[in-house]
Amino acid sequence: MSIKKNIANKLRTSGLRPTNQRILIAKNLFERDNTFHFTVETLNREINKNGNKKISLATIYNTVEAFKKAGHLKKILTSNTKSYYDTNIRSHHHFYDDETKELTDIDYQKVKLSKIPNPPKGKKIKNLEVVISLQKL
Amino acid sequence: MSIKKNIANKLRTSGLRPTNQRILIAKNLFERDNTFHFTVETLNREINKNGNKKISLATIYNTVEAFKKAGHLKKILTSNTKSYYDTNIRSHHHFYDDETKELTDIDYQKVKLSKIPNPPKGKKIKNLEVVISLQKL
DNA sequence: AGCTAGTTTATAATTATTCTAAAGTGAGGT
DNA sequence: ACCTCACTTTAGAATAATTATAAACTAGCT
Ligand SMILES: [Mn+2]
Ligand SMILES: [Mn+2]
Ligand SMILES: [Zn+2]
Ligand SMILES: [Zn+2]
Repeated sequence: MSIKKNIANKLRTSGLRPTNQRILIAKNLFERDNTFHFTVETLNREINKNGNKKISLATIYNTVEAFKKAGHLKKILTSNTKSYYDTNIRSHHHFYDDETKELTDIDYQKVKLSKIPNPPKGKKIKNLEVVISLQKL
Repeated sequence: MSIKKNIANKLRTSGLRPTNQRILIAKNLFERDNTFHFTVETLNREINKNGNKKISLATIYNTVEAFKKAGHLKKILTSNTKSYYDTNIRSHHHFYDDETKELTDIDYQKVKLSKIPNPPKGKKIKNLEVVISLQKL
């Protein structure tokens, strides 16, 4: 099965019509070797880089949100005022370099939590994230 | 020593002139029994609540930033696009309720990390935060 | 091919934050 | 107490990030 067909199916089974725009964005996001951490701004630059705009900014916003709702992207915690997303949707942890504003995944087995608190009553734990902020030595 | 004098000194020793505005904001932030988690919006509402505006929004922004730089406030990690601050400046962890957008402190001893990764070379760890997102049972 | 609900797009609107520059003020010197 | 001046406050403008609007487009069905 071709990559394009594959992506189209992934979209369809998520209730998303495989439009040209969504396929192009999905290719860019999900056909990578490594986890991709991005903002709408960086993704937009990436998608529309060879000078000529191909996909509108509004569609980038719409699509990222649609992919997130479908569970193909995760929103990441930062102390910034713009939203960061992650193609790695497993529960995992990050280094955050405040100078370069870059996020990097931490190998799952490199963090061990030996004790976590009980959630308040009426609530359950949806996700647990560790963010390690870095600074120059 | 009066509370006001006390606050004035705290500001002076941080290199901040104890202006009326800063003292009023500092009182509101630092004379609480419990940790206060807030955004500029909520703080502004709090400060200027009895109808008549007393302090301009720009000053709230300036002061929060000044207090953060002086180490009296901490910026908190969230997945929102507005900045959250914390009067608890010790390294500590949070529950985050995505429905109510509310943060609550987690008792320090309720989280135990038995293993944390080495920082990348040239960097050292500035801070480590655990955020536990909650959802309805 | 024709229909239609879902999608894209340019653009406007909204929200959060920062900037600007004029007016106001705390504090040290007289 | 009065002067002075650097620091601070303020209203409003500017910028940045995101969301809303509504007209044009299109995937997928008949
Ligand atoms: Mn954030
Ligand atoms: Mn913003
Ligand atoms: Zn990641
Ligand atoms: Zn806290």
